[in-house]
Amino acid sequence: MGVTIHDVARAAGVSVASASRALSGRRKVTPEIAERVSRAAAELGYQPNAVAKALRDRTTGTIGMIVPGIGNPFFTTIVEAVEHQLQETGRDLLLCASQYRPDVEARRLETLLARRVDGLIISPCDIEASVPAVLNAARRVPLVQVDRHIEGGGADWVGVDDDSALAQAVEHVAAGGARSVTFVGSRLMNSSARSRLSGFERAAARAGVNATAPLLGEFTLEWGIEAGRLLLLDGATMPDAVVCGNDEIAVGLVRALRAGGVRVPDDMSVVGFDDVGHATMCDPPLTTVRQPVEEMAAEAVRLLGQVRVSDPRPAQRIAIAPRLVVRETSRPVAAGGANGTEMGRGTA
Amino acid sequence: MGVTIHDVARAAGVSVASASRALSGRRKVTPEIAERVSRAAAELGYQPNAVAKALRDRTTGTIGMIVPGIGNPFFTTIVEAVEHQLQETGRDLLLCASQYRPDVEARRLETLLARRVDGLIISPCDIEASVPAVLNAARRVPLVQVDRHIEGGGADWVGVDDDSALAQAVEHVAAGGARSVTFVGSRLMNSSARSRLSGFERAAARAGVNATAPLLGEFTLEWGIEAGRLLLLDGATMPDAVVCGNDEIAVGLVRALRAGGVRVPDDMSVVGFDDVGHATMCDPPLTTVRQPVEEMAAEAVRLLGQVRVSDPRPAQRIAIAPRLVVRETSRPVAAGGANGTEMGRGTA
DNA sequence: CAGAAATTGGTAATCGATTACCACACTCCC
DNA sequence: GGGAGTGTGGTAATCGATTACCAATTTCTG
Repeated sequence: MGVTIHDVARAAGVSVASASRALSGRRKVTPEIAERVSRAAAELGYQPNAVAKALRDRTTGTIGMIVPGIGNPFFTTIVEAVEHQLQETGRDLLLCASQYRPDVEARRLETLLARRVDGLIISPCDIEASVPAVLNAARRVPLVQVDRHIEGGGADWVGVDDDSALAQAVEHVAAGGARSVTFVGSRLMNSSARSRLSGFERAAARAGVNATAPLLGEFTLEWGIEAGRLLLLDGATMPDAVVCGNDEIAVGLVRALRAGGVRVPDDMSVVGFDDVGHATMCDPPLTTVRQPVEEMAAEAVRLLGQVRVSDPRPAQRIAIAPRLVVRETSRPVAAGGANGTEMGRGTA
Repeated sequence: MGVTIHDVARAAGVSVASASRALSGRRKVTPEIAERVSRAAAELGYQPNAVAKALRDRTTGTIGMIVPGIGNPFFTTIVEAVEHQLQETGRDLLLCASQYRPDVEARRLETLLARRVDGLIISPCDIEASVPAVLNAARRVPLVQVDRHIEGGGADWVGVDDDSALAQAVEHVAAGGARSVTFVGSRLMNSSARSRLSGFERAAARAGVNATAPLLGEFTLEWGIEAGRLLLLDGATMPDAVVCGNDEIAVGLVRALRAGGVRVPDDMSVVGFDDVGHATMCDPPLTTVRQPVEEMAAEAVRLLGQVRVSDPRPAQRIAIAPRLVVRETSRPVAAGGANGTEMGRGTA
């Protein structure tokens, strides 16, 4: 079916070596031969077989990527950004979803390694269960974690600076006058869930606000609605503000609160996390912390290029500071007075 | 770096042929040899090189997929569904985004062909400009179009039955009492935009409602907002209902209308299209036509398996009937009386 | 003009897994 | 016991592009 370089060489009346050299330009050939070869290649519609090239070069020009799920807009945004970065260097993306299951994740890692990808970008679904598969893969090929990571720091990581993120969110609602704040996030099975909660707790202490007991469930709209109902149940302990682990939770929470008669942001401020897609779709538009997705993707691809499996160096951890995007689900700073911020900072 | 089958054979004290046969089980070997080989493979951590296998077998076990953009939740939902289907048969997905540009699309097709994918699933970004690249690719490898397609029917296609979809949407709002209906969609550069508009016009005629001039822009939230403003501008000709080309447009439209004082659904019914993600996020939840995404993906993968490049057969076109999901942006049928529906049907 | 130096073309090995083909050993039956 | 038949192992070719190595030719220098 396919036209090979042998066909081109025969048509041009030269050897395969000359044909290869003429086409790749890696070594000089006489203009005469270059001309004949490129004409023959064009006429036959020759297209080099990337599989053969990969076998010979021991390089596929392909990067494998594994994310927990493509349904989650945050991950698709990262995938898109990574795809975009790889384009720049003419590489392709082999995409897999682990479906949030460590066993699926391990299997997908194996097939990507079998396909001899040149590198791996992964957001491990479980902070503990993903450890062996990820470390094993990292020993065989350059590997960078994005967003989520495994415990123990055995592999490079690029993500958002959760401490800075939560500090911005908490300081913002404190500046709007909030005295008590609740965190609504996910159960602590992945690194993001953990570091966002601890970032929240540190930020609350620093800002001098009262951090009420966190509500932990899933990173979903449904859990946001559920959490909203839980808050409504005992109105006595209702906080002045809620900071959420991601935007989907925040959107669900806002809807449940409004349905329950709580005015957002007048009665309660709500802050999300991610700022991909959902935030602007929401009504009112969501105040949220924007993940620096493009920067994370660029950094991950850059790191991949630096990793040398042969000489292990200390694992890098790159935390990029995010930016708070103030929209309409949080009380304006003016309302609570700039004084609140100063106080918050003062007690840190 | 890698352990080859030669290493395994040597360690087991047999020939590469025996090692290969023992591991693949394609031909009998004595239990003794089978045992020695599998033990050696396990000890060395042997993992077959998929690149070499692909070269020899002339089969990569990889399907290439090209969609206009991964940012659009509709496409990611399809990608996810296709990935899921391929899993079943142990194949992997090589994913590309054309960024809605025919030139990028053509380049990506070339690289996927060079990588010798076993098949292609594509949603061509432009009904005209995508034609040559798609037809050329279809000549070389099994190819199925999903959702969008090129004009002229030169390649298989799986998608939603836009006629049925628009009929359901129009009949629903007519049953709710609407007498005049407007279609807000995208400019006619892709097949979905075209067939949804024409489906709308046919359905309106059949239902006996007055189809006012359509508004055509982009498949985006922004265009939905813009279209809402346009409708508000001359309130005199305000329709009773609007049917949208996708959910993003619908969400934007609803927001603009409500901001302009129009009550949805009391003053105007709004129906979306797709029902992926956005619809339930919206407030109020969107009445919309649900794309049969899983079925489309399953059908596309099934078709891929049937295509034989060697003997061309007439291109298949599979249109799957969607289902209208009634939520809260459309007036309930009871309000307008079931009579409306009967009248609509009667005039068809 | 002889001989060294610089180009450039061709042959064949290489990457790793699979398998066609051959060879050998063993069983079975007349 | 010899010939047919069956089962199993090994050798080497194959997939297609690249390139190390060698050979041949041209160019340059004294």
